[in-house]
Amino acid sequence: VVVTIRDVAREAGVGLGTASRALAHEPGVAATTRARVLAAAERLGYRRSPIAHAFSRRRTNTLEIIVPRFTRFYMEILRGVESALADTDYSVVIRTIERREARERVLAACCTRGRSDGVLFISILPPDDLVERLLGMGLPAVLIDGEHPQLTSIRADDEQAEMAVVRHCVELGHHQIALLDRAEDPFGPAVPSGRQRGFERAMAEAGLEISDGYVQVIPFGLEGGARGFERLAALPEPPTAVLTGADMQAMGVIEAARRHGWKVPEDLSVVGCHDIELAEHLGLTTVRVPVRDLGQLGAGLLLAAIGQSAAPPQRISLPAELVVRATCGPPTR
Amino acid sequence: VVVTIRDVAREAGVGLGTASRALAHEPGVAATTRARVLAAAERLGYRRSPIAHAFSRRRTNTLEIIVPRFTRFYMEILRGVESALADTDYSVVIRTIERREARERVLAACCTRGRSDGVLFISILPPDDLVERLLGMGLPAVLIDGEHPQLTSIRADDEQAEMAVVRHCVELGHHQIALLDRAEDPFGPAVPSGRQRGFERAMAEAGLEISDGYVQVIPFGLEGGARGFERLAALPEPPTAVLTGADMQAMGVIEAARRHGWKVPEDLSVVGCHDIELAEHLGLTTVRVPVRDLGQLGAGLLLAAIGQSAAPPQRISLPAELVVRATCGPPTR
DNA sequence: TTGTAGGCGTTATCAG
DNA sequence: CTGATAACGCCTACAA
Repeated sequence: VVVTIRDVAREAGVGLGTASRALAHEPGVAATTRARVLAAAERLGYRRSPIAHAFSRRRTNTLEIIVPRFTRFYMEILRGVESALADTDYSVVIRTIERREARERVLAACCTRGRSDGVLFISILPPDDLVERLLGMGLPAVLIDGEHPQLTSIRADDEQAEMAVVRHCVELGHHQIALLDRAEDPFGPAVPSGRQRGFERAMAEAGLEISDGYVQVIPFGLEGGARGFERLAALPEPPTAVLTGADMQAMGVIEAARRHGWKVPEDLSVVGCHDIELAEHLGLTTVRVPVRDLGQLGAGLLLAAIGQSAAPPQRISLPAELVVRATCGPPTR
Repeated sequence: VVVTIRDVAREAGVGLGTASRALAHEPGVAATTRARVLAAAERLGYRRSPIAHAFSRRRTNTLEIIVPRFTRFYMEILRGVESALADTDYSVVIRTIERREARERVLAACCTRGRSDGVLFISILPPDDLVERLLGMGLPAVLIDGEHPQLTSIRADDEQAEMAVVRHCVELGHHQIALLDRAEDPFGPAVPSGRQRGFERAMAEAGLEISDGYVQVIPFGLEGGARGFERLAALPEPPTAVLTGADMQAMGVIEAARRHGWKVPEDLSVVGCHDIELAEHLGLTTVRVPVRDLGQLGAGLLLAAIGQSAAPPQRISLPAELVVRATCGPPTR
């Protein structure tokens, strides 16, 4: 029922090897022979078996991509990945880690030899033993929106960007500035983000102190933002400006603020992060992160690493810039 | 360098077949023997090769999913798919069709035997010859948000939902109602959507006529909505209510309307579709589509179809309901 | 330039 | 219950 390369070879009246070479467009086959093989394949409706191919070549032509969950932010990264892969014959299998319990299992599963030719971790920090195993079996991996000493990582320069944001707020006259950050890796260890470092540095430079409860890590998304706002609003001295780790968080803050009768930006200045499509339409002051480039570059680096045996890990950081729109203004308190 | 099942067998002092059976947790292996094999595998750090496994079993444990592009809507479907797959060991390779030219190529590639065990088309209508090939080689496929006579398809009941929307608008007093629809399959043939049919039926029932230019197909997203609004606004008699094919389109319409100085809902009522997370926060009147269920059910059906040889195609339609919020009101013109 | 003989790691078959 | 042995479909040396 299935047409194999053997059938094609017989039909074309050539040997197995010749058929294989002809079909693979390899050099070293006479033009007429090749034409004969191709014609035979066409006639028989031959299609080579991808698994057999992968099995034999010991290469799957597949990239494994691990993201925390399907959100707008990761979609944009995936688009970048895809554009990098557009002219290759690589496929992507995408895994998400929706539940914390699944983290171990998913991560372990993806690092089996033969599953894929390379792994792309997005906003996921692989534990050290995993990295060890990856390195041990020579499976290339790159980190997007994360960092690991032994893996080439690529991320936005959150630290610089956040410093620019703080400076902007200070120039507007704010003294009470809070940061509602998102977790670097929602399912991993709580490491301080670049945003947090930038925030602290810039606040120190401005001679401002960070009040208790002004730095919090909240979940991605509208809901997280809303909860963050409520915690901030309940403080004895609520901030006059709030920086966030994602545009959707910022929007959640704004929504919740409005529900509580606060006006934005009069009563509260809000800054997002990433500059998703919606941000422009809603006039959100935010940080423009080249999200798509993150994905494209990351995939490109991974592809490159698959070629060589052992490239030294690189650390790439893409500039992010402040985009001033309408959700920030001078404080009125 | 790689530990094969052969090594395990030798280490455990058993035959190849026994080792295979023990590792696969198949019955018919003495408990002590199994323990010995498992221990040997553990000791050697054996991990079975997924490709070799797939090659031998002629089953990849992989589902191929084809979506037009990465957007919020498709992400939500993907989440549903994922939840259906959570307790299986199925992986998902996702393909998008960003460019129209790629359509043919991508679709052809996904329908090779051995690539996957089943295909899930989302908002993509496979051409007849493709369906023929799929059926011919016994590769199960199901359609989400689409319909094909020979494939089991699952979709929201857009027609009923849109009729409810029209009735709602009519009750509010609207006579000039327009529909900015989205394409069923952005890269495929232009078939009239269920929305369009429901729109026409309900308008006829209400004794209203549909003016020239009141039904348009516009791209997904904010930009499409904005352009749609502009075309509608340029009409000699612009509508007082606009129904759309997606929430993001509706938001695009609202943004553009505001830019032109129209107030929503006073000057223009707007209805979205899907009820994405944002819709609630922005007070958008919309149609709630069980998007996640679409994905979950679709994946479940596909999984079921993989078991049997040839199940008859089913046609499932999930109810969608009107959600009244703040972007619809009585007309003031 | 072409044909042939292994080998990739598993599972399946069929005697013992 | 166990152990050889034969596929699975393709690629790749190596020999002709």
